[in-house]
Amino acid sequence: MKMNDNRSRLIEIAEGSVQRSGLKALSFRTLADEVGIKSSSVHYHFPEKSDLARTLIEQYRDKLFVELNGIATSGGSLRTQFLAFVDVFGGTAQDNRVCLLCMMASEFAALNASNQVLLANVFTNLENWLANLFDSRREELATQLSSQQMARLVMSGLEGALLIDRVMHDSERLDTQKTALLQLMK
Amino acid sequence: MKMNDNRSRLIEIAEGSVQRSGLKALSFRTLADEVGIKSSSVHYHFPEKSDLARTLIEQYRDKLFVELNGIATSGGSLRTQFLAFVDVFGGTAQDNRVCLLCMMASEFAALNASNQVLLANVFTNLENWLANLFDSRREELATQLSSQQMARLVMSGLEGALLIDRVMHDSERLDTQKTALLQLMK
DNA sequence: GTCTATAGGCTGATAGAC
DNA sequence: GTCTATCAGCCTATAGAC
Repeated sequence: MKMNDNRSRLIEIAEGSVQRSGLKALSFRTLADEVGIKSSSVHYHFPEKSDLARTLIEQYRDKLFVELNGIATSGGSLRTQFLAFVDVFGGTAQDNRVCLLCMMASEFAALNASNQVLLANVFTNLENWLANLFDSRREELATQLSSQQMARLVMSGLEGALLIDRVMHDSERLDTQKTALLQLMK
Repeated sequence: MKMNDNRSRLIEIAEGSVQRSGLKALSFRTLADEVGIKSSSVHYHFPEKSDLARTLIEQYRDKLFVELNGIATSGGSLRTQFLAFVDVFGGTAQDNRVCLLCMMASEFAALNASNQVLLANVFTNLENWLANLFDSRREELATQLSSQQMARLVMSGLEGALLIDRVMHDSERLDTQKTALLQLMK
């Protein structure tokens, strides 16, 4: 398993670039330059830009769920697992990055049909993970909201918070979302 | 006052385009075509693209605050004014649009320094409007959160909800944010 | 897998006529 | 204010050599 081959490096660099500036702002040339190859070689790995987009979404999803499965397996209280979930998202949003899914969502109109469906499915998967967490520990919930409502509340709150916090050069909104949502848990 | 002059039409069409696809995806040529003039004429009104971006943010801000000032003036309960605030934001997000500020935030890295500051100031203004509302009716708040925390919670929750709801082709997250936030008010 | 070379199109921006 | 004409640069994508 070669972790440092060019394909992996392309994905890694493209991921950071999309999280900072979006897919539209990323060119095959710039991407190639940063890896030290030519743009035509990038097309060998990703024939069209939509192929790169699909790969980025899939890999981001897979990386997230590796961590989320770890959280679910190790158990812990609802509050503990919720905070771990928040850390997974906040962790991908350092250095002027926001969540890759959020950037893709903002460029939704430019995605082809299959990538639009893929992106929607990832959001569904994440909300389902959260809903399952809230369901399995309903006795630790201190709210009338359903597990699914809680899941949607968390996802939308986190994505919006990361987006605005980057503009404001602080983390006040992410901190506030954490505080507010914790008050819905025992 | 000419409401239909080309400058106004350019702004109106550009606003919708940015809310759907972002600033980067909007070209002077496409914009000119939709108004029925040439791209060089667009440059007469907005010498550089950053001038267009600044105008769009300022006009969007001004339109929002016309409505928000109306809400504040007519008074009403906290819940009433909060729901009116949500409607102002939700109202700008029909037909595959999201909030223009949210799109600008997602393209933050591509904005020049002064537009970055302008955008941050608009978010601050909106949070301050909300914080003032919560302050002036603190007795109707049913939470330990401060007025400023409530303001940040609302803004980030709404922006994230609109963004993800567009991907999911529903309005579940906006509805859930409304429901959840209302439970923090008497 | 990577390269050179290139096609064909779009982009922001400008000069100068009217 | 709008036009024609144009520029230099960037973009995605492909053909074909190695």
